[in-house]
Amino acid sequence: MQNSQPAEPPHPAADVTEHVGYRLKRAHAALRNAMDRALREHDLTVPQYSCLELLALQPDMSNAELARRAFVTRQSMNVVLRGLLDADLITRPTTADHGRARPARLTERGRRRLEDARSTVYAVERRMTEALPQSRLTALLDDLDHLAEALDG
Amino acid sequence: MQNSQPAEPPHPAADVTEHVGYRLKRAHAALRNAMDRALREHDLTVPQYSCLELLALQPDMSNAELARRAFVTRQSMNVVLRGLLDADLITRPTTADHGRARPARLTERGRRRLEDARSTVYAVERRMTEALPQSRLTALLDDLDHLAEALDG
DNA sequence: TTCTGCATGTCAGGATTTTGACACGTCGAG
DNA sequence: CTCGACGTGTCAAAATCCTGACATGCAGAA
Repeated sequence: MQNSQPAEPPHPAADVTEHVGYRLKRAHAALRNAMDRALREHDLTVPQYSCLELLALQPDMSNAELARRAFVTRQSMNVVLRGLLDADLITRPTTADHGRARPARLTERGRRRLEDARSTVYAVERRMTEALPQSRLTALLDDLDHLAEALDG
Repeated sequence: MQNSQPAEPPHPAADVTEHVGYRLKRAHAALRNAMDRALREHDLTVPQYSCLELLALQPDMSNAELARRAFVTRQSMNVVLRGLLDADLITRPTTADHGRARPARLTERGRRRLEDARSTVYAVERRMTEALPQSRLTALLDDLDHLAEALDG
């Protein structure tokens, strides 16, 4: 708006708040806060919930594998697993059968806890998705995926 | 892919990785990593760059105001400002004229540093936006905004 | 077989962020 | 005018996360 000589065509937006990064940050922060509040009553943190969700989807994943899929480091996921073990929500064998990786899986208690937490988390997600027409939602998922691939690759 | 009984209609996606939250997290993590790498050569962190960008857009903002717009706490923004002050990229009066808020503004050095950093950051953003058709980009910005509003409100 | 590369788990250290708390300055209702 | 609510800046402590580093176990090449 102020002083922008159009001598720089490579970028479309004149305002920072119009950038994809800013909007992405804003949406992510809002989601994080909402999920934190929703999960607090179930004594779960967001990384812990993500971990339970991943293990429900595919059991017997290693610490490193879980870390990659949750977009955190191995060290961070390690402390998450420690917390879940202390709360008796997952189990891990003390010895590795194959390599050095020890597979984790949900306990019955963990499965129940996940079920309880899902209801509130899904309510949050529904508040988001209801703000968009259904047709836009699938497009949004695709676009977000393309964005991430463009940066990771 | 594996075992998904469609016995749960309240939620559209059967797989966690299809949820909006997961995609949002993935895209945000990828962007964060890319920006970190890009800003490292300019001796700036992502919050520091965000702060410079915000001050360029509107000078004389207070610490609390900057924190809100950068989606962090006042305390976090306070240490960011401290770093920028030590690097002589911004200035702040030692006494507040009106309330207790002390306005921050860019120094000439800060303006130059921002200019330099922008080129690399914009390159990152261009890598993202080029992965999408132009028509989708504006829709994506709108959708992200609606998502955040739905959660904040 | 031996050894090099690679992935995993884990420890220690530091950097960053948040939570909780308190003091200060302004504004408006009573 | 007085006082209470509100916003702001700042301190201390805790939690969280990452960087760097090292040891272990497996697979493939020499």
